[in-house]
Amino acid sequence: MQENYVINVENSINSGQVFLWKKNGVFWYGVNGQDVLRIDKNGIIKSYQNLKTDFFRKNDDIDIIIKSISRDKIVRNAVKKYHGLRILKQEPFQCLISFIVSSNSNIQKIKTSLENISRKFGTKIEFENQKFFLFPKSEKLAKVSINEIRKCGVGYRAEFIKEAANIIFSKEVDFESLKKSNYFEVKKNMCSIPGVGNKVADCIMLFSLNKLEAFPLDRWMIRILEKYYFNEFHLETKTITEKQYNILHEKIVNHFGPYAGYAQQFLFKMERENYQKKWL
DNA sequence: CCAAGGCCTGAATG
DNA sequence: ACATTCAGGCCTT
Repeated sequence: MQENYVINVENSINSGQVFLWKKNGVFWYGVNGQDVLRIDKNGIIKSYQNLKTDFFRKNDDIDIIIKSISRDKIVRNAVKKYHGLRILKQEPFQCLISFIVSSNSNIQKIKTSLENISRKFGTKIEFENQKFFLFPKSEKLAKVSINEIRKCGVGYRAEFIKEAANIIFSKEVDFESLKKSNYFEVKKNMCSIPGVGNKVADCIMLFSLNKLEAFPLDRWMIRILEKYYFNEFHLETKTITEKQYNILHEKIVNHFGPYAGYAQQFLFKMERENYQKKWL
């Protein structure tokens, strides 16, 4: 019973959700918006800003969630093997920029780009005798030139980043109100931001806006579905159009239930580890 | 509505 | 060495 409340910090951080994290001794340190978190092996958090943050979503009833998503053998095995893997609750703006940067890229490069962005535009702080750069505020990224952003190695995504920052700073899209909105409403808003399509939107919604039915469908997840769920969701086409993405998402929620996003995280972790993909 | 092609960049592949 | 391909998509045509 109590077993389920264990958090596997290592697995949770190394599952493609966050990028600005590094391990130093027994602690993990990571930038989360205007805050830096220090985490021990039990998931106990110390915050630079002294903020209380439910980074590991301890408020979710993980017992119920695990039961809910365990609808087939594949998920049950992944849940067992990666016991303690959690969805992380990130600061939304950093999450947004992170996943705009992630598109058509890979973890190593995403990490480098985001580090560059933080170093160049973020505030330098010291926490436990270590130096960190906070993630820049939307206001800052909205004001700097596209060329300066481009120098961080983000390529054509530079203009998306600036425009996205603008939209957030102006509150044309407002994260706080979106946290209360339903999946489809949030999806519509997120996809209105340049550089944000269905997949990126689902990442932001799952990892920072509490939309646990969001199920990001990237190349890996498509492969996973083709490999293990051929009968449940037969995928015919190579390219996933908007319409097909939505149809597939509906089938997915029918199969995995309202916490489908958790199932996605376990499946993703499982398959990436099988292929020995590197994380942070 | 769908399919195809282009796009920054750097690590991996040939 | 050097050229191509490919990588956790999105946007335009």
